[in-house]
Amino acid sequence: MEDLPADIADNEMAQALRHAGYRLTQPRLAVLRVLEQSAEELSPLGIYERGRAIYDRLGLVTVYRTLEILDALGVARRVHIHGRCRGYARAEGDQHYLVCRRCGTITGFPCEGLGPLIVSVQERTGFTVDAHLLELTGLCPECQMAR
Amino acid sequence: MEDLPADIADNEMAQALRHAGYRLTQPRLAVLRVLEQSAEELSPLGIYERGRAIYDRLGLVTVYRTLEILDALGVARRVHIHGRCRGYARAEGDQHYLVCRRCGTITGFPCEGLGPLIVSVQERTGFTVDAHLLELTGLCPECQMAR
DNA sequence: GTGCTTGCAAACCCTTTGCAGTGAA
DNA sequence: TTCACTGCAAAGGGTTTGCAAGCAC
Repeated sequence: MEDLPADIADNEMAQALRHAGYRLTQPRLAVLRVLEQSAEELSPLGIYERGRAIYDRLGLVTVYRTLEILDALGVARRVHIHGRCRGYARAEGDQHYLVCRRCGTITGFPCEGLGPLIVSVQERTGFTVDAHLLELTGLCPECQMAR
Repeated sequence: MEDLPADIADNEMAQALRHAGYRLTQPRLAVLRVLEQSAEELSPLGIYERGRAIYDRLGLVTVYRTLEILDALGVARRVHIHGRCRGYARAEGDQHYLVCRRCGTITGFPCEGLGPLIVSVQERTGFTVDAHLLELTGLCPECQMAR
Protein backbone atom coordinates (compact mmCIF):
# COMPACT_ATOMS: atom_id res chain seq x y z
CA MET A 1 0.00 0.00 0.00
CA GLU A 2 3.03 2.28 -0.08
CA ASP A 3 2.55 3.38 -3.65
CA LEU A 4 -0.63 5.33 -3.07
CA PRO A 5 -0.75 8.74 -1.39
CA ALA A 6 -1.46 8.51 2.31
CA ASP A 7 -4.38 10.91 2.16
CA ILE A 8 -6.39 8.41 0.17
CA ALA A 9 -5.89 5.67 2.67
CA ASP A 10 -6.84 8.05 5.42
CA ASN A 11 -10.06 9.50 4.17
CA GLU A 12 -13.43 8.98 5.75
CA MET A 13 -14.52 6.19 3.44
CA ALA A 14 -11.32 4.23 3.93
CA GLN A 15 -11.67 4.54 7.68
CA ALA A 16 -15.12 3.01 7.44
CA LEU A 17 -13.71 0.06 5.51
CA ARG A 18 -10.86 -0.49 7.91
CA HIS A 19 -13.11 -0.07 10.89
CA ALA A 20 -15.44 -2.79 9.61
CA GLY A 21 -12.54 -5.19 9.35
CA TYR A 22 -11.98 -5.00 5.61
CA ARG A 23 -8.50 -4.85 4.17
CA LEU A 24 -7.41 -1.66 2.49
CA THR A 25 -6.34 -2.97 -0.86
CA GLN A 26 -5.31 -1.02 -3.92
CA PRO A 27 -8.43 -1.92 -5.92
CA ARG A 28 -10.67 -0.79 -3.09
CA LEU A 29 -8.78 2.44 -2.62
CA ALA A 30 -9.01 3.10 -6.33
CA VAL A 31 -12.80 2.75 -6.19
CA LEU A 32 -12.95 5.02 -3.17
CA ARG A 33 -10.83 7.60 -4.91
CA VAL A 34 -13.04 7.60 -7.99
CA LEU A 35 -16.17 8.07 -5.91
CA GLU A 36 -14.50 10.80 -3.93
CA GLN A 37 -13.37 12.72 -6.98
CA SER A 38 -16.65 12.53 -8.83
CA ALA A 39 -19.48 15.03 -8.52
CA GLU A 40 -21.79 12.80 -10.56
CA GLU A 41 -23.27 9.41 -10.11
CA LEU A 42 -21.25 6.68 -11.81
CA SER A 43 -22.19 3.26 -13.06
CA PRO A 44 -20.05 0.31 -12.01
CA LEU A 45 -18.57 0.34 -15.50
CA GLY A 46 -17.82 4.04 -15.27
CA ILE A 47 -16.13 3.56 -11.92
CA TYR A 48 -14.15 0.69 -13.40
CA GLU A 49 -12.93 2.78 -16.32
CA ARG A 50 -11.87 5.70 -14.16
CA GLY A 51 -10.45 3.38 -11.57
CA ARG A 52 -8.10 1.78 -14.08
CA ALA A 53 -6.38 5.14 -14.47
CA ILE A 54 -5.53 4.93 -10.79
CA TYR A 55 -4.83 1.23 -10.49
CA ASP A 56 -4.51 -0.40 -13.88
CA ARG A 57 -4.99 -3.98 -12.81
CA LEU A 58 -8.44 -3.18 -11.41
CA GLY A 59 -11.14 -5.63 -12.45
CA LEU A 60 -14.80 -4.88 -13.05
CA VAL A 61 -15.82 -7.70 -10.74
CA THR A 62 -13.92 -6.12 -7.90
CA VAL A 63 -15.72 -2.85 -8.51
CA TYR A 64 -19.04 -4.64 -8.07
CA ARG A 65 -17.87 -6.37 -4.93
CA THR A 66 -16.46 -3.18 -3.48
CA LEU A 67 -19.62 -1.21 -4.22
CA GLU A 68 -21.64 -3.85 -2.46
CA ILE A 69 -19.49 -3.46 0.63
CA LEU A 70 -19.54 0.32 0.49
CA ASP A 71 -23.30 0.28 0.11
CA ALA A 72 -23.71 -2.02 3.09
CA LEU A 73 -21.47 0.25 5.15
CA GLY A 74 -23.50 3.28 4.12
CA VAL A 75 -20.46 4.85 2.51
CA ALA A 76 -21.83 4.77 -1.03
CA ARG A 77 -25.40 4.76 -2.23
CA ARG A 78 -27.40 3.94 -5.31
CA VAL A 79 -28.72 6.95 -7.19
CA HIS A 80 -31.89 6.97 -9.27
CA ILE A 81 -33.24 9.13 -12.03
CA HIS A 82 -36.93 8.79 -12.77
CA GLY A 83 -37.09 5.78 -10.51
CA ARG A 84 -34.43 3.97 -12.48
CA CYS A 85 -31.15 3.06 -10.83
CA ARG A 86 -28.45 5.00 -12.61
CA GLY A 87 -25.35 4.36 -10.58
CA TYR A 88 -23.56 5.00 -7.36
CA ALA A 89 -22.27 8.02 -5.53
CA ARG A 90 -20.64 8.50 -2.19
CA ALA A 91 -23.08 8.82 0.66
CA GLU A 92 -22.53 11.94 2.66
CA GLY A 93 -23.66 11.13 6.13
CA ASP A 94 -27.31 11.88 6.64
CA GLN A 95 -27.63 13.61 3.33
CA HIS A 96 -29.92 13.03 0.40
CA TYR A 97 -29.34 13.53 -3.26
CA LEU A 98 -30.37 16.23 -5.62
CA VAL A 99 -29.71 14.96 -9.11
CA CYS A 100 -29.60 16.98 -12.31
CA ARG A 101 -31.50 14.96 -14.88
CA ARG A 102 -29.56 16.53 -17.71
CA CYS A 103 -25.90 16.36 -16.70
CA GLY A 104 -26.11 13.98 -13.76
CA THR A 105 -24.48 16.31 -11.27
CA ILE A 106 -25.23 15.34 -7.73
CA THR A 107 -25.59 17.66 -4.79
CA GLY A 108 -26.21 16.51 -1.28
CA PHE A 109 -28.61 18.23 1.04
CA PRO A 110 -29.21 17.58 4.72
CA CYS A 111 -32.13 15.45 5.73
CA GLU A 112 -34.28 17.93 7.56
CA GLY A 113 -37.98 18.40 7.94
CA LEU A 114 -38.73 14.78 7.23
CA GLY A 115 -39.14 13.85 10.89
CA PRO A 116 -42.71 15.07 11.37
CA LEU A 117 -43.80 13.36 8.16
CA ILE A 118 -42.32 10.07 9.29
CA VAL A 119 -43.89 10.32 12.73
CA SER A 120 -47.25 11.08 11.21
CA VAL A 121 -46.99 8.18 8.79
CA GLN A 122 -46.00 5.81 11.57
CA GLU A 123 -48.98 6.86 13.67
CA ARG A 124 -51.39 6.53 10.79
CA THR A 125 -50.20 3.19 9.44
CA GLY A 126 -48.76 1.33 12.41
CA PHE A 127 -45.54 0.76 10.46
CA THR A 128 -42.16 1.19 12.06
CA VAL A 129 -40.06 3.28 9.72
CA ASP A 130 -36.34 2.61 9.86
CA ALA A 131 -35.04 3.85 6.54
CA HIS A 132 -35.98 6.33 3.89
CA LEU A 133 -34.96 7.10 0.37
CA LEU A 134 -35.39 10.66 -0.78
CA GLU A 135 -34.07 11.88 -4.07
CA LEU A 136 -34.92 15.10 -5.81
CA THR A 137 -34.54 15.39 -9.55
CA GLY A 138 -34.33 18.60 -11.53
CA LEU A 139 -32.01 20.89 -13.39
CA CYS A 140 -28.81 22.34 -12.01
CA PRO A 141 -28.07 26.05 -12.56
CA GLU A 142 -25.81 25.37 -15.54
CA CYS A 143 -28.35 23.17 -17.30
CA GLN A 144 -31.09 25.73 -16.76
CA MET A 145 -28.93 28.19 -18.67
CA ALA A 146 -28.28 25.67 -21.42
CA ARG A 147 -31.89 25.76 -22.52
CA MET B 1 -62.88 -7.00 -24.97
CA GLU B 2 -66.24 -8.53 -24.14
CA ASP B 3 -64.76 -11.45 -22.25
CA LEU B 4 -63.37 -9.43 -19.38
CA PRO B 5 -65.51 -7.89 -16.63
CA ALA B 6 -66.43 -4.30 -17.35
CA ASP B 7 -65.14 -3.03 -14.04
CA ILE B 8 -61.60 -3.83 -15.05
CA ALA B 9 -61.82 -1.89 -18.26
CA ASP B 10 -63.33 1.00 -16.37
CA ASN B 11 -60.91 1.45 -13.53
CA GLU B 12 -58.72 4.45 -13.01
CA MET B 13 -55.61 2.94 -14.56
CA ALA B 14 -57.46 1.81 -17.66
CA GLN B 15 -58.92 5.27 -18.09
CA ALA B 16 -55.42 6.70 -18.03
CA LEU B 17 -54.34 4.34 -20.78
CA ARG B 18 -57.36 5.08 -22.93
CA HIS B 19 -57.04 8.78 -22.33
CA ALA B 20 -53.45 8.74 -23.55
CA GLY B 21 -54.54 7.12 -26.78
CA TYR B 22 -53.47 3.56 -26.01
CA ARG B 23 -55.65 0.64 -26.92
CA LEU B 24 -57.22 -1.34 -24.14
CA THR B 25 -56.03 -4.80 -25.00
CA GLN B 26 -56.42 -7.97 -23.02
CA PRO B 27 -52.72 -8.23 -22.14
CA ARG B 28 -52.69 -4.67 -20.85
CA LEU B 29 -55.84 -5.17 -18.83
CA ALA B 30 -54.37 -8.31 -17.33
CA VAL B 31 -51.32 -6.36 -16.17
CA LEU B 32 -53.52 -3.63 -14.76
CA ARG B 33 -55.60 -6.16 -12.92
CA VAL B 34 -52.57 -7.80 -11.37
CA LEU B 35 -51.24 -4.47 -10.18
CA GLU B 36 -54.62 -3.52 -8.85
CA GLN B 37 -55.07 -6.72 -6.91
CA SER B 38 -51.65 -6.76 -5.36
CA ALA B 39 -50.72 -5.09 -2.11
CA GLU B 40 -47.04 -5.78 -2.68
CA GLU B 41 -44.53 -4.72 -5.22
CA LEU B 42 -44.12 -7.21 -8.06
CA SER B 43 -41.28 -7.89 -10.45
CA PRO B 44 -42.06 -8.00 -14.17
CA LEU B 45 -41.74 -11.78 -13.96
CA GLY B 46 -44.12 -11.93 -11.02
CA ILE B 47 -46.64 -9.80 -12.85
CA TYR B 48 -46.27 -12.06 -15.87
CA GLU B 49 -46.93 -15.20 -13.83
CA ARG B 50 -49.98 -13.80 -12.14
CA GLY B 51 -51.14 -12.24 -15.36
CA ARG B 52 -51.20 -15.55 -17.16
CA ALA B 53 -53.90 -16.70 -14.78
CA ILE B 54 -56.03 -13.88 -16.12
CA TYR B 55 -55.02 -13.97 -19.77
CA ASP B 56 -53.12 -17.12 -20.58
CA ARG B 57 -51.54 -15.95 -23.82
CA LEU B 58 -49.80 -13.07 -22.03
CA GLY B 59 -46.14 -12.68 -22.93
CA LEU B 60 -43.37 -11.46 -20.66
CA VAL B 61 -42.26 -8.97 -23.27
CA THR B 62 -45.67 -7.37 -23.25
CA VAL B 63 -45.48 -7.03 -19.49
CA TYR B 64 -42.27 -5.07 -19.86
CA ARG B 65 -43.71 -2.89 -22.56
CA THR B 66 -46.87 -2.27 -20.60
CA LEU B 67 -45.00 -1.39 -17.43
CA GLU B 68 -42.95 1.11 -19.37
CA ILE B 69 -46.12 2.80 -20.56
CA LEU B 70 -47.75 2.73 -17.14
CA ASP B 71 -44.62 4.19 -15.61
CA ALA B 72 -44.53 6.97 -18.17
CA LEU B 73 -48.18 7.72 -17.51
CA GLY B 74 -47.52 7.81 -13.78
CA VAL B 75 -49.95 4.97 -13.22
CA ALA B 76 -47.35 2.51 -11.97
CA ARG B 77 -44.04 3.16 -10.29
CA ARG B 78 -40.81 1.40 -9.49
CA VAL B 79 -40.39 0.43 -5.87
CA HIS B 80 -37.07 0.14 -4.08
CA ILE B 81 -35.90 -1.60 -0.95
CA HIS B 82 -32.55 -0.52 0.42
CA GLY B 83 -31.91 1.47 -2.71
CA ARG B 84 -32.35 -1.55 -4.92
CA CYS B 85 -35.15 -1.66 -7.45
CA ARG B 86 -37.42 -4.48 -6.43
CA GLY B 87 -40.36 -4.18 -8.76
CA TYR B 88 -43.43 -2.22 -9.63
CA ALA B 89 -46.60 -1.19 -7.88
CA ARG B 90 -49.52 0.96 -8.87
CA ALA B 91 -48.96 4.64 -8.28
CA GLU B 92 -51.68 6.21 -6.25
CA GLY B 93 -51.88 9.78 -7.41
CA ASP B 94 -49.55 11.99 -5.46
CA GLN B 95 -48.71 9.30 -2.99
CA HIS B 96 -45.45 7.81 -1.89
CA TYR B 97 -44.63 4.33 -0.77
CA LEU B 98 -44.13 2.82 2.59
CA VAL B 99 -42.60 -0.61 2.06
CA CYS B 100 -42.33 -3.41 4.57
CA ARG B 101 -38.83 -4.78 4.20
CA ARG B 102 -39.90 -8.16 5.50
CA CYS B 103 -43.09 -9.06 3.63
CA GLY B 104 -43.01 -6.45 0.89
CA THR B 105 -46.41 -5.00 1.66
CA ILE B 106 -46.82 -1.54 0.25
CA THR B 107 -48.86 1.26 1.71
CA GLY B 108 -49.28 4.62 0.11
CA PHE B 109 -49.18 7.86 2.00
CA PRO B 110 -49.92 11.35 0.76
CA CYS B 111 -47.04 13.58 -0.20
CA GLU B 112 -47.33 16.30 2.36
CA GLY B 113 -44.83 18.44 4.16
CA LEU B 114 -42.23 18.08 1.46
CA GLY B 115 -42.96 21.45 -0.11
CA PRO B 116 -40.95 23.61 2.32
CA LEU B 117 -37.98 21.26 2.09
CA ILE B 118 -38.00 21.45 -1.70
CA VAL B 119 -38.29 25.23 -1.69
CA SER B 120 -35.43 25.50 0.75
CA VAL B 121 -33.25 23.18 -1.29
CA GLN B 122 -34.02 25.11 -4.47
CA GLU B 123 -33.05 28.38 -2.84
CA ARG B 124 -29.87 27.00 -1.42
CA THR B 125 -28.62 25.16 -4.51
CA GLY B 126 -30.05 27.04 -7.46
CA PHE B 127 -31.48 23.79 -8.80
CA THR B 128 -34.97 23.61 -10.22
CA VAL B 129 -36.65 20.59 -8.67
CA ASP B 130 -39.28 18.93 -10.82
CA ALA B 131 -39.56 15.43 -9.42
CA HIS B 132 -38.96 13.59 -6.22
CA LEU B 133 -38.68 10.05 -5.08
CA LEU B 134 -39.58 9.34 -1.50
CA GLU B 135 -39.84 5.85 -0.13
CA LEU B 136 -39.98 4.81 3.47
CA THR B 137 -38.88 1.35 4.50
CA GLY B 138 -39.73 -0.39 7.72
CA LEU B 139 -41.86 -3.08 9.26
CA CYS B 140 -45.61 -3.39 8.89
CA PRO B 141 -47.72 -4.13 11.99
CA GLU B 142 -47.92 -7.87 11.21
CA CYS B 143 -44.16 -8.22 10.76
CA GLN B 144 -43.48 -6.34 13.99
CA MET B 145 -45.52 -9.02 15.75
CA ALA B 146 -43.65 -11.79 13.98
CA ARG B 147 -40.46 -10.96 15.82
C1' DG C 1 2.36 -17.70 6.77
C1' DT C 2 -2.69 -17.23 6.69
C1' DG C 3 -6.73 -16.46 4.63
C1' DC C 4 -9.06 -12.48 2.76
C1' DT C 5 -9.09 -10.49 -1.81
C1' DT C 6 -8.52 -10.29 -6.71
C1' DG C 7 -9.12 -11.02 -11.70
C1' DC C 8 -10.25 -13.83 -15.46
C1' DA C 9 -13.64 -16.46 -17.75
C1' DA C 10 -17.89 -18.19 -17.98
C1' DA C 11 -22.39 -18.68 -16.42
C1' DC C 12 -26.65 -16.24 -15.43
C1' DC C 13 -30.48 -13.73 -15.84
C1' DC C 14 -33.05 -9.79 -16.71
C1' DT C 15 -34.32 -6.73 -20.44
C1' DT C 16 -34.61 -5.24 -25.17
C1' DT C 17 -35.11 -5.86 -30.17
C1' DG C 18 -36.74 -7.84 -34.86
C1' DC C 19 -40.41 -9.39 -37.18
C1' DA C 20 -44.59 -11.57 -38.81
C1' DG C 21 -49.16 -12.57 -37.18
C1' DT C 22 -53.20 -10.64 -34.49
C1' DG C 23 -56.99 -7.93 -32.97
C1' DA C 24 -58.96 -3.24 -31.08
C1' DA C 25 -61.18 0.62 -32.96
C1' DT D 1 -59.82 -2.37 -42.92
C1' DT D 2 -56.00 -0.27 -40.66
C1' DC D 3 -52.27 -0.01 -37.96
C1' DA D 4 -51.19 -0.35 -33.12
C1' DC D 5 -50.14 -4.26 -30.48
C1' DT D 6 -48.55 -8.93 -29.35
C1' DG D 7 -45.66 -12.98 -28.74
C1' DC D 8 -41.92 -15.76 -30.02
C1' DA D 9 -37.12 -16.23 -30.53
C1' DA D 10 -32.86 -14.33 -30.29
C1' DA D 11 -29.71 -10.84 -29.21
C1' DG D 12 -27.88 -7.88 -25.75
C1' DG D 13 -25.81 -6.31 -21.64
C1' DG D 14 -25.27 -5.85 -16.93
C1' DT D 15 -24.28 -8.72 -12.72
C1' DT D 16 -22.82 -12.83 -10.30
C1' DT D 17 -20.10 -17.06 -9.50
C1' DG D 18 -16.03 -20.51 -9.50
C1' DC D 19 -11.49 -20.92 -8.82
C1' DA D 20 -6.48 -20.43 -8.77
C1' DA D 21 -3.13 -16.79 -7.94
C1' DG D 22 -1.95 -12.66 -5.18
C1' DC D 23 -1.22 -9.73 -1.33
C1' DA D 24 -2.60 -7.15 3.18
C1' DC D 25 -1.92 -8.04 7.73
